[in-house]
Amino acid sequence: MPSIKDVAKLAGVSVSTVSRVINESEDVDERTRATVLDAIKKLDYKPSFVAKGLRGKSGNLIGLVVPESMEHAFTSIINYTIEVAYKKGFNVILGNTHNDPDIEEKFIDDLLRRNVDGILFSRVSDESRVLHKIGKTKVPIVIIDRTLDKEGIPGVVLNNYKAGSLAAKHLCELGHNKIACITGPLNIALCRERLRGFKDVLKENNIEFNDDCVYEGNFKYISGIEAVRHFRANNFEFTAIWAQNDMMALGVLRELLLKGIRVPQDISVMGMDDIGFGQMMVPSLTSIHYPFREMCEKAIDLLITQKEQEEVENKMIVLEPNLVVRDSTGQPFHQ
Amino acid sequence: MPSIKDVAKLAGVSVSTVSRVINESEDVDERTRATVLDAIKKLDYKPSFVAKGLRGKSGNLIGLVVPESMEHAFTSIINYTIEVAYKKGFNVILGNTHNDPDIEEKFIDDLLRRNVDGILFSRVSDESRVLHKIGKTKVPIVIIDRTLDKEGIPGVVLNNYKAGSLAAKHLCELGHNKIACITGPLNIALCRERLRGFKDVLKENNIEFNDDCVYEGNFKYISGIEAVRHFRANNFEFTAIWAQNDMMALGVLRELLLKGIRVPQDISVMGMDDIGFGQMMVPSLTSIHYPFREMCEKAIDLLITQKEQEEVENKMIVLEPNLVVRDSTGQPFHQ
DNA sequence: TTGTAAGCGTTATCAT
DNA sequence: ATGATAACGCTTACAA
Repeated sequence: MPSIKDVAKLAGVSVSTVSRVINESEDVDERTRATVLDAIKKLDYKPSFVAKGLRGKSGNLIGLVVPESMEHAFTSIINYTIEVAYKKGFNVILGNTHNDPDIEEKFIDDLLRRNVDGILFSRVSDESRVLHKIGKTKVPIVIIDRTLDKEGIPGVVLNNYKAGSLAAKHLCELGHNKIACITGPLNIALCRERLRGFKDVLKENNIEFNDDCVYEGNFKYISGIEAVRHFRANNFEFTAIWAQNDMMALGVLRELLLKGIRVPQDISVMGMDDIGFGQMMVPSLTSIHYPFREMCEKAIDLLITQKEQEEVENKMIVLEPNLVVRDSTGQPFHQ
Repeated sequence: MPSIKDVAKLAGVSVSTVSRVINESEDVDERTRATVLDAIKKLDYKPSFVAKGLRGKSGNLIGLVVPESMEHAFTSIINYTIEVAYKKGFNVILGNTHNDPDIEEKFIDDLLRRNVDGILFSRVSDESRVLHKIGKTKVPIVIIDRTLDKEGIPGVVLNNYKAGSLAAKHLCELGHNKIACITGPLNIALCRERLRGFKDVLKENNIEFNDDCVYEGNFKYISGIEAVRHFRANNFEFTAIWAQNDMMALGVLRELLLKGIRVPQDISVMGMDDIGFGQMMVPSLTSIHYPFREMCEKAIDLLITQKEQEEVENKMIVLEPNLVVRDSTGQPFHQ
């Protein structure tokens, strides 16, 4: 790879002049600029991001930290992030913490050691202990998806309370009154929020909903299956069930179908996230749409803003979910 | 972030001594080493990857280039790559070329400008024109998944001919003789290979299989749906169908089920890749297992070997696929 | 308008 | 065993 020196030599100017041309400075003679550009083209010169990053300037690099990457929601976040980042001229270093706080900490260290321009951060759980570490540096951070209210850190999150409410509202409007729910891990704040929204609306509609109606899953497919078995083992009969993500809803769907239970005629099933696979099922899955793309766009914007304005007012952007009705929900049979 | 200078100052030694301690050089007094380690701990000092990278040494960074990232096969590759890379002490910059050769070229440039230790590369199609560019540098490259035989570049690929053969063999053994196939884009070599293997085995079994039995898809879900419609519009009746990836097979499955066609009683459906979702369908999807994790492990090993041994003999590792029988295939009804 | 030189955080060479 | 110093490729005062 040719360096700025090679260009300078070939163009017969100093390196600073080349630097000026690269950085589109005004103070450079048109003819020298032409000569330099010519040399750049001849050598196919591309400035080193490494040197740029070392000098203190931006290295056009951001880090994305996710707690797992096989879960489809995070797959979406990863994809949109690299797409949006690319358009804004940034490369992305991706790290999967596998829900392990130690890996999380080590990976954040890696990012800091790379002098990244910012970090998009989706924490493992409420117990994450890396924020203060980042706080001590100048590196901007934006929390995505998983947050804690009390921390004054910029972020982009979903209105999870609303998500729960929408789910409950939909099922109530269809006429269900025996309703089950599968949550994600309850040490993650957003799961508690979703459940709160869900409960509140059921209460408004005078529908009985106690702890027996709730199964705490882990956001994975298998949780959906286990939940159905759990409820059946406990003789809890329901006509509708909401899972706090689509993966678990898919598990529910399969388990019910294999048991010969019809969806939605016997039981209505709904999920949340609106991952692509939901539409591919038979029946297709009713869900709550999570605007992942918008989240990534806003998050990167927030990152750039922070970088530029030294100190940004602690902004928390809240996105709104919305209901997507498909084939897996319907009126209860006996009504 | 503290620098090596800060450590040197606090420990009362020179930067070179600190460097020696960091790099576990033998030639350093035990007491000074202790002092330095103490200072490092006090300051929570972590060496900058950027400076290391600049100096010419490895920056512990590799690039991963995929042609698309929503396709589940690449999701697997991404996940396994970052996982394996992490374990070996590397960070990964991820780029999605969106099947666009221009983006591909620009992204490779980005990686070279970052002085990466190596590039894992899955090309857009046979037309990719970036290999010579990388070839001119010292940066090791390993091709994954998509290759061209003629190029003497190290890589890890699947035995795609075998994959096609296995699929055909399975359907033949079940007794099918009216068989359809949905391929990926035929300007990608591996699709042609898969088709060749498929055809050869059918021929061995004296099963008629001409161009009317083939539909060229694009690896996406929608292709599966379109293929079914295409075959039905052309009055081509078949009792079994193989799609060259699971996503298209899922499309086939849904379209058939919605039309009231039973799987596998009326038509057997099989895919390839063995993505997780295949097991979640009702019926679960028979597929050809693609050892993605092994591919990523081998690829990273190959990258590291190249980096160390200056010039590696051009090695092409070929992985073997295997059949996974599930519920979506069975004997033809009229037999 | 252009060039010189210092500095970013390392490692490597050469002295001591 | 340790310390100065040059070098990696770039940006940026400061000088000319």
